[in-house]
Amino acid sequence: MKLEDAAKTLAQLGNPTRLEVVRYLVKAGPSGVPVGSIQKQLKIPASTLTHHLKHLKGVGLLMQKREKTNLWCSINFDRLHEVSDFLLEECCSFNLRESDKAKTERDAA
Amino acid sequence: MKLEDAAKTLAQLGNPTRLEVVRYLVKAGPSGVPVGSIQKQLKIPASTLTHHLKHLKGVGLLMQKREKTNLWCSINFDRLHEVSDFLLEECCSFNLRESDKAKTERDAA
DNA sequence: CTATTATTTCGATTATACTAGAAATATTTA
DNA sequence: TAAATATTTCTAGTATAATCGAAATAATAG
Repeated sequence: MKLEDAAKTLAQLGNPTRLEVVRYLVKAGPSGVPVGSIQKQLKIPASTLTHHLKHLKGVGLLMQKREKTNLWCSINFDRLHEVSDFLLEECCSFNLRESDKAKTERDAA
Repeated sequence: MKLEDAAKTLAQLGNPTRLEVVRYLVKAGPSGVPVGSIQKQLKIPASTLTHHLKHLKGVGLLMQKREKTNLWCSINFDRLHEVSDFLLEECCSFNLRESDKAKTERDAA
């Protein structure tokens, strides 16, 4: 993942409203949730939600598919992993937490 | 990690200049690098760099300690892990990538 | 075709962030 | 103390983003 893309994606995740939506969709799983359900559950005005969904889609974090009148939204988990991985790229032993160091030793054994 | 804090931290990581700094510091490891070295290596104007470092420090991603005239900067790796973890919180099997599913099966065995 | 439900577009307000030059401050060395 | 190096503060222009109500558009059901 290129730095520019990672930055753009992280910036989108950096808005509390959007992060809430993302968290909600992560919990919802791959089947996703209709726009309207997000709106009601998280109590986000419809126009505001559409605005944010467009942003999330723009960086590839959100997938949508229409079914009847509902637009189902789901997280692109691979994309989420990519950006999470970017943060810890170039990982060497020095940037492991204590808990992970223990794990690394187990793995090595 | 609370959503609000995660969002603030992600927002800081979402600026390309700051993300470049973070990446540079991750590579540098726990000993860190003086402000001036970052400035020269990444060719960021001093005042701009100070501005961004303040932001990174503000969300706990950056640690600094003075030594003679140099201010050494290093990444708070734990903090970085925290925010990276937040993104994949509430993880269930459905949000694993194929590569990780294989690993999970190994771990279970 | 009409009504109903779902979602988006428009438009306007308000706030916040990025950038960097110039000047100021701090710290060390001669 | 003076000079050199390192970093920060000040200031200001410019740009981008968040928010949401009202109206518009889509899609289906009756």
